[in-house]
Amino acid sequence: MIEIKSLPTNCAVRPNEQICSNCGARALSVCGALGDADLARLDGLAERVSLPAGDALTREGDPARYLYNITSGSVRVFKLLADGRRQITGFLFAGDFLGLTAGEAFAFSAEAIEPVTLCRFKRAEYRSLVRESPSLEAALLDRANHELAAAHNQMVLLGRKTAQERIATFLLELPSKDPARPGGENTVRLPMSRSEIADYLGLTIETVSRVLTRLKTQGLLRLASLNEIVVLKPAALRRLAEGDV
Amino acid sequence: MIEIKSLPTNCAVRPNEQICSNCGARALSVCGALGDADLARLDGLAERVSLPAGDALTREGDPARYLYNITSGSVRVFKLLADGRRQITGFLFAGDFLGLTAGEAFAFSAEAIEPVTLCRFKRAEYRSLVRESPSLEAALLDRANHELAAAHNQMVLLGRKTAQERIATFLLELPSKDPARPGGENTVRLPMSRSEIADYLGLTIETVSRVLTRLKTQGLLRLASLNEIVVLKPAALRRLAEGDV
DNA sequence: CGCAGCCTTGACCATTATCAACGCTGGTGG
DNA sequence: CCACCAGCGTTGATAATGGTCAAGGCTGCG
Repeated sequence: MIEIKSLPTNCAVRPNEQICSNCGARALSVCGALGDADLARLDGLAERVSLPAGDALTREGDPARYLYNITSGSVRVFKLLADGRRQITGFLFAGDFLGLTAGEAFAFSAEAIEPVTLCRFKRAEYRSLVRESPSLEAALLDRANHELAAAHNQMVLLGRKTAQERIATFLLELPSKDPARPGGENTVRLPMSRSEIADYLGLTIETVSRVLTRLKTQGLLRLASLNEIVVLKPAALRRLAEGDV
Repeated sequence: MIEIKSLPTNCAVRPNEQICSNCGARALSVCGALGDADLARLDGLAERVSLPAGDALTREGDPARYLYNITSGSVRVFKLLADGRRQITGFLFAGDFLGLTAGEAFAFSAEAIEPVTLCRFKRAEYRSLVRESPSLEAALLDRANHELAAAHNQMVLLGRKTAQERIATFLLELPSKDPARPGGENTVRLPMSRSEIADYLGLTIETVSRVLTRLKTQGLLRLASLNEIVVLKPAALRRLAEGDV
């Protein structure tokens, strides 16, 4: 049974934002003006799943049988080199999709960071629905293009920014991706460990820790707890992030 | 007037590969099984343009009036930080598209590396054609997903690979993107300067130069000229690229 | 032939990684 | 209820990869 409702008040609220309580189709309803008929049909294919922290959604090289739509929690998406070096290519939160880019096999692994709830679609079924629904396809294209733009920004970060600029950028952008917001306007929730932040930013855990300490010492932020940071001077942090000297 | 023909013999030939001599619509005909009707209509919107080396196709922030389809030559796509640091997010060659990811404004700059010929489409016209042609839209989605996968690989390179691994990866992948092939199987054409290679790989020109010299000294490759490299030991290079210790 | 631009090579330096020790924190079991 | 332990995070000392600065060489063009 499909049911569209507003996001709970502790979530990011953006214009026209709706979430399907069953399959978390926020992404589609946002960017595609998806009709009720499409939403209902999509909903019919969905299968709800819960995963504990640490469990894998996909593994690099596995046949891509399912696509996923995250309903709650957070997920790390990454690729590994032969010797175990890891690059986290993105974090996913409620409303995000996983698997759209996959061909026959996944080119990446994905694991739950926190306990996660999601909707699972058989890839073949999903694809045939997409093929019949132009508005859905347009929405997916739009979404892919946004992800591509984000990927290009991440290349700038990884290729040309200093450690401090990477951390500043990360702290400023994370909240806009994660609809689960803690207390205040400038509070950043960090569901991921230091090691995951490091592997996302192309750094080591020690460097992440040191830079956070330095930013704290400079009065730009406060470490409310290990997993919660309060940005005290957003403007200054933004200047750091962009390398405005 | 539309005319579909095989790629010239000095180009990469892949299964089913065709190129529209007027608009270079290789990409679309390859991945989308685009019908003649769509191709013809696409062709009707195209406007041929030639650019000398160094000229800009787009600038970051400019309104996105046109989309481009490269017919010959090569293009650098990049983003800049405030202080001038540059990250090249990709090189484009014959058959590649530019501007699909753009919203109202370009989020990147693009400049000709060599003299370039291209087809230009008014973005609004192109979009309305896409909206009416499901097969075209599907082809674009497919293409966007491939680019996204490539972007993730580049994140691994930028975030976690050593200078030597980056160069090795670059030399192995470049020929598969560039249909203009020089002499032999293992010859890599480098239309771009050392500075552009550096900005693509997140390195400096000195490091690029030193690593190439080292690989030459180790007998893995030969610098036929400044812009042409012969890979002597592809297998060894591949091992380096993947960090197989 | 000479100049400009790019590339290479060398010497030195700095940022970040590595290695190591310590501390905090949350959970468990005595 | 407290103590201990495991795991993660922080801090410090040292090392190394790659960057910076500088000089010299090659190449193509006027």
